[in-house]
Amino acid sequence: MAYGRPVTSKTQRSVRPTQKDIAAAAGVSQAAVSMVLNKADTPSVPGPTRARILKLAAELGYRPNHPARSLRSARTMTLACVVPDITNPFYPGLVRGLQTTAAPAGYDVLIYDTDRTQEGERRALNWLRQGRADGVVGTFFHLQTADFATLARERLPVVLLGRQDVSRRLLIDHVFIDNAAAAAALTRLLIRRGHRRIAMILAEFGPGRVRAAGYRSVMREAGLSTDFIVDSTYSEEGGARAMQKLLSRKGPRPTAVFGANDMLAIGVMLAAREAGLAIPGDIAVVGFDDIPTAKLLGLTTARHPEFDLGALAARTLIERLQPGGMKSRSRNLELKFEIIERSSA
Amino acid sequence: MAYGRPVTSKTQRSVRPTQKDIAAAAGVSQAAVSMVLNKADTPSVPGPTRARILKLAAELGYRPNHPARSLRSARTMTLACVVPDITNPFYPGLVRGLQTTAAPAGYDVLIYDTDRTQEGERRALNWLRQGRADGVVGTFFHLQTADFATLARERLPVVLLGRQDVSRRLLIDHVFIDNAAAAAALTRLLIRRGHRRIAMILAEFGPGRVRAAGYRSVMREAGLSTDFIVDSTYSEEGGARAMQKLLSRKGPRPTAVFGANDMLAIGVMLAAREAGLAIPGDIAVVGFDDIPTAKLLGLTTARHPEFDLGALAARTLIERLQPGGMKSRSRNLELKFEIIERSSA
DNA sequence: CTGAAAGCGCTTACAG
DNA sequence: CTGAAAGCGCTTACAG
Repeated sequence: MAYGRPVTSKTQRSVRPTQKDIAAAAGVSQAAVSMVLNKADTPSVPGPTRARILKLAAELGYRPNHPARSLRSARTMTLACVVPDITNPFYPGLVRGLQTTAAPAGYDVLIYDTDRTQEGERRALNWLRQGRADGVVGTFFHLQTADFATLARERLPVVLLGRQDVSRRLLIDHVFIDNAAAAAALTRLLIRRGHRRIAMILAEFGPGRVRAAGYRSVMREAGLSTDFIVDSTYSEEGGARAMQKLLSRKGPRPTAVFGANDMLAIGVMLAAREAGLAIPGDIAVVGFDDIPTAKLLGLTTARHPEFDLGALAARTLIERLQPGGMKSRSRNLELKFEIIERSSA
Repeated sequence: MAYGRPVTSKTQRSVRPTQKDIAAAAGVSQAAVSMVLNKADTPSVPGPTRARILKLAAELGYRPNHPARSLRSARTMTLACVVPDITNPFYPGLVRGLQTTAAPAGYDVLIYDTDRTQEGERRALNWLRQGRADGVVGTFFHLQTADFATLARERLPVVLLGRQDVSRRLLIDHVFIDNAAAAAALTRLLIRRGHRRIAMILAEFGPGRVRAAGYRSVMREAGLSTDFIVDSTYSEEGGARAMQKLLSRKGPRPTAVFGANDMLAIGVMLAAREAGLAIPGDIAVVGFDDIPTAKLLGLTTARHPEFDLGALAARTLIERLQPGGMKSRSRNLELKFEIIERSSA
């Protein structure tokens, strides 16, 4: 079964069959093989020849070489998804939404994890400029919309998650929920339940900032003073640490804690439980996102529709990748959140 | 700042600078640019020229085109990770382990989700043959080691997770824990606690099979009869459904349930709770994997070291990708599990 | 209509 | 040593 491809002496070349192999076996040009394999209809290739090519391709187990195809066509048929931390269940859900929409359109999804660091986000940016993906949807804690100017100038469709872009100067779409409004609603819920000393746990960067704004405005409106514990990371451990710190403070203990995301809030619940506090009796807890674990633990939270967010982002990218898709102006697409009341508050 | 690249008329070419652009600006050949950009030392290029090239590359914001580089060098610097379901927290943990080891070696990790279906796994196989990755680590529920013969023949390093390969006929490495022994240990723990009617919930395919074997052997040894509920999927919903089915059966109810993984066991816990049963008072529950949620819910389970599994798989692949790395025989690498006793049993 | 040539952006083997 | 040519595997614009 040697189809004339010379065994290259030094370099260990792939043993995969190429169009050239099929062409040699079928006695046609390599270009003809490409045509037959890619087009549903090939008037230039006689029926029997077409059949022979397809048969040989199947027999040899031909698979197109992806890098070659990408180089030539300048399309990778891949969408990149940049996430801060894939072990936060919110992001696998987002990825699912992306994939579910991307797959039928022929796009694969590639995940890039920034580890929540600025350094990681900068690396992602450079990585995206290597032509590995046709578009990107990402959540960035440190980079601003303006940091994507180069990508936008290079005509790479970008969808940023989690925030609105008022300036709309760059051709970058945004998909988000109203984080401030959701945080305000959660804060109001706590106040309605009679809480007056409500602390908020968040990290310096990331989605906590805008959620903190919602909390702050409602607290002020109600004449209550805000209480931020900021030096945390968006993880269970971070939430538990912040809670321990809060509990060891002098003065009256807060009666409610707002975790800027569910991971933090779950850490808070664990630390509270370990300190022998009843939830919500001794201390109420609310979170943000509604990851699967929130339901299991009875955590009151705001439903952040990760699957729909992913699906909408994918649809947006795929539209941008259609001919002329980059001509319309940048879009701000808002999805609805929902307050989920459970037993923790 | 036009560096002589002709504006291609029809095709919308990328606006990213190429080595050709740098070469034109620096007055050297494109090959010289490649040398300077890739080698730490270039005796063939005079120092000042080298400096000029590097400066121009930085100024123009040059980033190598990944498809072009992959095509030419036949290396993608990417490892693929094939998972059944990224929303099962076990897999993000695995991915983290992979990335943590792969990144310092210069490899990216690409995730492919098979959705637990045979069809999805077959697609993954074809996808892997497109030269997108230099190696793959995967968990497959339907495909057998023999199904990877083509990949192995094409010299793509493969690490399969979750099972041993006794035949070792193909050059495919395996990384796993002793699933049967861990399941046996969990079953023994339940028997030691006085349980006699122990049911096991699992799905037809996937890791449940070999875990069921461990459960079966211990039950037989103890003179107890096995009780399998098999028509499930490895998800919370699947576990809850199976539990509802079990509870609606006639005859004496089991006093303990063994979920073939934590997702199933958590579903069982939820359904039990909803049916008003106390855990472990009315019914004991054990799982398998020790995902983060298991700790939160107090689920007794077997620790499946997903991070270490990923790290070891990555190390194995990277070794295989070294010169001569494909010469040694296939390996069976076993990691240790651990029984984690919590409140659910 | 039909087919073979050009060329995507790189790396590397190989002439001067 | 020094530099320009060949060529990776494809797609597509463009001659006959």
